[in-house]
Amino acid sequence: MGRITIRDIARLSGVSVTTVSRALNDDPEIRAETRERVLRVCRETGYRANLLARSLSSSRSHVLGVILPDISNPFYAVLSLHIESCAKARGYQIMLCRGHPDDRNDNTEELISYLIGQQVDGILLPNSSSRATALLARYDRAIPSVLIGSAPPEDLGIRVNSVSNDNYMGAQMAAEYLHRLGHRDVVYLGARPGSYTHALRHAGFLAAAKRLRMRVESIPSPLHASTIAQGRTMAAALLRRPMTQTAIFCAADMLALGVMEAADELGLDIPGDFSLMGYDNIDYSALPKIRLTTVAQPFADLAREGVEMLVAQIKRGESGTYVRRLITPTLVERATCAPPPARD
Amino acid sequence: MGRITIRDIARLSGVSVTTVSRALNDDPEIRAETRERVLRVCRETGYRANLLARSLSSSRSHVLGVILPDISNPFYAVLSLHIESCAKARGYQIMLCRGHPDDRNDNTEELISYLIGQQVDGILLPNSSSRATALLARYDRAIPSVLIGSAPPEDLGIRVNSVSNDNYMGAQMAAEYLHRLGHRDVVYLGARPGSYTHALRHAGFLAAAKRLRMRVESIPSPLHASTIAQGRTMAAALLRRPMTQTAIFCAADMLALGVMEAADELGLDIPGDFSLMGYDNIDYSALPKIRLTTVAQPFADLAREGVEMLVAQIKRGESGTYVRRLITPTLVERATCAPPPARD
DNA sequence: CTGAAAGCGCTTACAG
DNA sequence: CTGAAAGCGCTTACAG
Repeated sequence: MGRITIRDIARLSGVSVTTVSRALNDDPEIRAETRERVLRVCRETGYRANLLARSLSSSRSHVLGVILPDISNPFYAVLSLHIESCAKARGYQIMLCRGHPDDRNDNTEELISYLIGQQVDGILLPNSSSRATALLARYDRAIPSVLIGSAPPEDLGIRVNSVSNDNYMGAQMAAEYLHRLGHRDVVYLGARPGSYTHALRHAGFLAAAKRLRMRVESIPSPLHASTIAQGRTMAAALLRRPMTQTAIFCAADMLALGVMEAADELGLDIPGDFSLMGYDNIDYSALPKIRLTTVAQPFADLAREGVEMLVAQIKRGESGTYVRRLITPTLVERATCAPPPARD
Repeated sequence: MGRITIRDIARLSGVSVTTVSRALNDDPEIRAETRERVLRVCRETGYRANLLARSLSSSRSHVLGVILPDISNPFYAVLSLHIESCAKARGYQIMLCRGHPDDRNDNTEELISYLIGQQVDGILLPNSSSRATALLARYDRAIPSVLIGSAPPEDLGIRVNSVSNDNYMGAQMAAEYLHRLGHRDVVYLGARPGSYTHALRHAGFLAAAKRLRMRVESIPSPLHASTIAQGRTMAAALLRRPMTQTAIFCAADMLALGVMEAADELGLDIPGDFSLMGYDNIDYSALPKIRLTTVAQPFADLAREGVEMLVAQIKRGESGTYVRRLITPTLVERATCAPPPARD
């Protein structure tokens, strides 16, 4: 191409490349007229700095890596767009990677390594698995990072920064809400193995239920991702036999949507035959007809705080201190919960 | 940090940096034993190449830029994840940017410029606006690019590569389908100004309707993005007055969801009171209770073909030829269409 | 098969 | 306020 470089600009405006660089970077140590002249030449020639070269020599790339664990959950897609917005506002660009959530070929480590090689200034990891969390702690010295949407239990002392909604509290709120409606016998559907988020939700729900003297049957998920199909399968098995419970709490909205599907197929009415509740408040849940009652994750807040935390860490350099930020969740009442049906 | 570099590896393994570079890049011009020795040292030291430096000197970054126009439409979120997968499979990484769809502060050009500065090897643009399309044509010499999900009308002779579903045909299929069900008087809701995609859909629908002697009232959208809220607003106005039509075709699924919401609020039944049809087949549309009949955009195909087209163009260098790939759409029958209600 | 040297396009002490 | 020079960490002809 013969792309135009800083050297060309220097020649054209009769100064050194050093001066051009200063003009381009708003360096105060330059005479205003000189700056103007240089910038005019840049404009006239359509000069565009090579950001790679800039990053290489300044050892700051102003790009943030994001590793998404799952393609099917809209949770992550939307979160990544929020992250992009916030990063942009702080002067950073996003490099988006997709990891495999499944156990065997987990490529998270490979991606972290790639991003470091790509010289990103920091990594944002929306992932609640204990393995991903441990990984981040292990790469802590190599690159600033923030876990987003999940926080490892405090007493584990894992050295990572995190911002998440308070899953323990949110699940308690859910149990209390169902209790208030009159439910005393409920099922907790789809706790995922190896996920801190799910462990906290489950524990919070059980603790509140115990305190309120509710009975809860827990049906864990065998998978490491929450999908509609999985919810449908689990619900089909559950609903086929006579159910003693009057409400189903799902560990994730996606599962609840699967439960809805199964209920539809069996001709069951929600909340007429049983109440249904989810967790996350993904976009789907607010849709007409769906109107799922759920506990909301504050996506925009998670993204914003995650980015801010990461940027602060980048600017400050190594520090050895970690922040674990918890955001209070909100219960979103919609149309899938009601008092339990009268039993005959 | 004192990050370890290729020079350290050279010293440690007793060869030159040239040789290390060869070992790292699978250059055949190196003795097998030498390569092994070097690679072993790399492994032992945990060496990780600086990809920025590599890109700078080889003038190939192996990253693709993607500029998303809209945050609220899940269409784009999902598409971007598909793009990421396909790119990865071809050895490319994604840099994700978000543009503003609104007219006044359109930042698409700024983002294209940024991405070029970032030395991406190519740009993927999921955007159907005529302005964005013209922009891509203008930057054609500066960077390989592909328009995705939209194709400018052929006779305009715009010099861009594109892969899209055949919007003209898809809309015809929709009109024919409604005709087959018995509808003769329908509304076309939400054609967007300045969008090639919408222009083609509208033209296709009208052409088929004319051929089939159907009456159609067109209610265009004033906005440049299709949102649920917008659909709801338009439908509320439409449904409040007695409607002569028996079906509503929406130019985008998001609008159809808004129509559903408005219908719900007014106590109208779909398809009992009127039939409803969308276009896109976003994830929302397949949900239980929603089950929107629509024309499907093949997201995975669009992403795959878009990436392949772009990579081919990158490998081949400048060529001056453009490809305009059209994918045949599919009609997805679900639960929102039925024969028109008997009139009294 | 291997290496010395130039170069990718910037930034950044350092000297003036 | 300005510039010459070294350097960021690689790749790539070119010579041997």
